[in-house]
Amino acid sequence: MKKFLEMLTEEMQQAFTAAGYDGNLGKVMLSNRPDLCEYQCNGAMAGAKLYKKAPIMIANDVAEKLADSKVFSEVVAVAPGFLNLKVSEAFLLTYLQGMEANEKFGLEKPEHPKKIIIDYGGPNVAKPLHVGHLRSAVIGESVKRISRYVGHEVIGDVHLGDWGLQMGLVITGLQERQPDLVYFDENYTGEYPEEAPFTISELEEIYPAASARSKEDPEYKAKAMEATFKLQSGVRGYRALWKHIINVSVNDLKKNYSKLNVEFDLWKGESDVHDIIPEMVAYMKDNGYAHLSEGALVVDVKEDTDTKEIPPCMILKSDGASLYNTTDLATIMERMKLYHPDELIYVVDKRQELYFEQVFRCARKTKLVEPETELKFLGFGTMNGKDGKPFKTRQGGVMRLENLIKDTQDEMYKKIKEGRDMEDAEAKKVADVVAISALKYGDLSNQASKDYVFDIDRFTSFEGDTGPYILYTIVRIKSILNKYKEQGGDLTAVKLQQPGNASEKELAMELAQFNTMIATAGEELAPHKVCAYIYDLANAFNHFYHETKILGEENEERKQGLVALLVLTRDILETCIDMLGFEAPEKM
RNA sequence: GUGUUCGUAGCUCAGCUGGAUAGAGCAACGGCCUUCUAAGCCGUGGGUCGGGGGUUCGAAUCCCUUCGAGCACACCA
Repeated sequence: MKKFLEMLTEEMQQAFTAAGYDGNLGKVMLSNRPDLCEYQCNGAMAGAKLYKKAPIMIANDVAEKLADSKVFSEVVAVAPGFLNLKVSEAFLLTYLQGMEANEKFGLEKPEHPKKIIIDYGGPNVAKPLHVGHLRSAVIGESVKRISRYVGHEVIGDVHLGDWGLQMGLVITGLQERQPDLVYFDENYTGEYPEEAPFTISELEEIYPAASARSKEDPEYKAKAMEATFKLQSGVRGYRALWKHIINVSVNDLKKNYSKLNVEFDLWKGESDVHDIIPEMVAYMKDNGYAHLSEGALVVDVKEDTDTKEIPPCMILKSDGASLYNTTDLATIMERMKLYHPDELIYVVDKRQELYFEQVFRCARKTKLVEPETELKFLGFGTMNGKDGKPFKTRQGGVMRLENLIKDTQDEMYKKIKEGRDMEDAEAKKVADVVAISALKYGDLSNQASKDYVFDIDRFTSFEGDTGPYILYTIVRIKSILNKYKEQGGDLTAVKLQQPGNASEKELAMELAQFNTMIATAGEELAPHKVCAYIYDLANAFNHFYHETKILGEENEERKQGLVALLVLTRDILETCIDMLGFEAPEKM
């Protein structure tokens, strides 16, 4: 099914052609003067110069051709040359019926569905998630869901930081606390226990302590480096311990991500590519891509068109050790080999943009990817506190993600208890669901690339452009539909009718926008466009709701038409919030 | 220093591939519940779109310049 605006545009283009003008001038868009018209076309003004003719004359010619249009019920040419349009209600009804009848509301499948790997998350093993991980998870998850909905095959990878010195530090810290563990006994040849000798909270204590100490105590640091080396060279006990660390961490990470409805298809990490690094480095050397510069192995990635100095991409440090670039490039190599993706998307802090530019260029130059493979950097801004500076706890430390979620849930619980008579257990359950919407909507409704201010009071408000307001609207619709069923109505039997009043038509037109919106959001990787849309849609619904009696409507056919409109509105709203990664309760 | 992003109402943000009178929300003020969830709806006030120049019939949007803020600039990730 074509998009609504496309159909309007086609009708307009035919009129331009019929009137003897270039059809391409007939682009129809939403009106920016809703008091004057529903849609508009400004092509006559663009054509004025081309045809050396007053724009109003062109507009008049075109309007004439649309006098008996089945698509537009009103076409008015206005000075200096606007074409003000109203859509025919019969046509609108036909379109909505098409949406209702088709899968995904008639959204067309992409011509060339892509296989996309999206890299978001990036947590480190043995370290708790903190607020810095929120945006990557929330935005990445939404982009993944939107791209899937649009019709692409999408693989989400958490890409763990599970290798390197940090692991050596944990192991050293652990050895200090429990020196008698079998893992440290080099003569031990038996099976290692299945149970990890530590809990997640111990792990979270060990790492920062060890990390701090290594900065002051060179001897300690040397020990950690040795442990890192032993781990990387495959010492049995160290490997077994490392596996425990990963398992304990990953279980905890999964628990926390699932609170945010964030799921990954792959739990790969830096360690997965460790073994292929030598091969990759050799490849880069043998093909003449890499050369030595100040002792380090680098690949030049400068281009003539650059407006600034772009440093070479470093593959190996001057001491021969690998670094972040190395694993990222090796990961690209591995992903190409295992999955052959058409596109790789990195959802990362925008401060890493230059770095990724280097990596992408290097991957292209060294032909790790095919020329047509798309490499996209989706950089996000910082979450700030009300003071406009990066968000901190009251004590000035980094806030754990867990606590941020907990605080939001507590706040929401308080609000629900204030405003509603609900039992504690149910209020708690509802609060948890609504809090996630508050948190995610608050984040996603901003453009990803911009910094934003985290304001718990604003985000958890039921008023205005917030997650809870959206959910409230959905719950309201559900409530009416439930009542309709209680009264013996059958939701599967209702049929849409032509809109009977202005607010109903506006709601219908908003619904018709769905396909255009979702296609744009998908192309631009822009969840905030989904937010803006459902906010408009929720407003259109609430306006309609106040003007229209639904269950009290006496004409049975019309009543069913209204119910059918509600069903479609609910379905589209729920589809959208699912793409944003949250859900609506039954009551609130 | 170089590059880059940004500057829109008191606050938080949309709008930016050029179109008519620049939009929301919050906050302020005023209305609307014996009727489907009033956590809602309707209305009022609030703006040199940082400043200046240019392109254009037409600029918040494109170009230049200037002021201000953030960020990044090879052996960290």
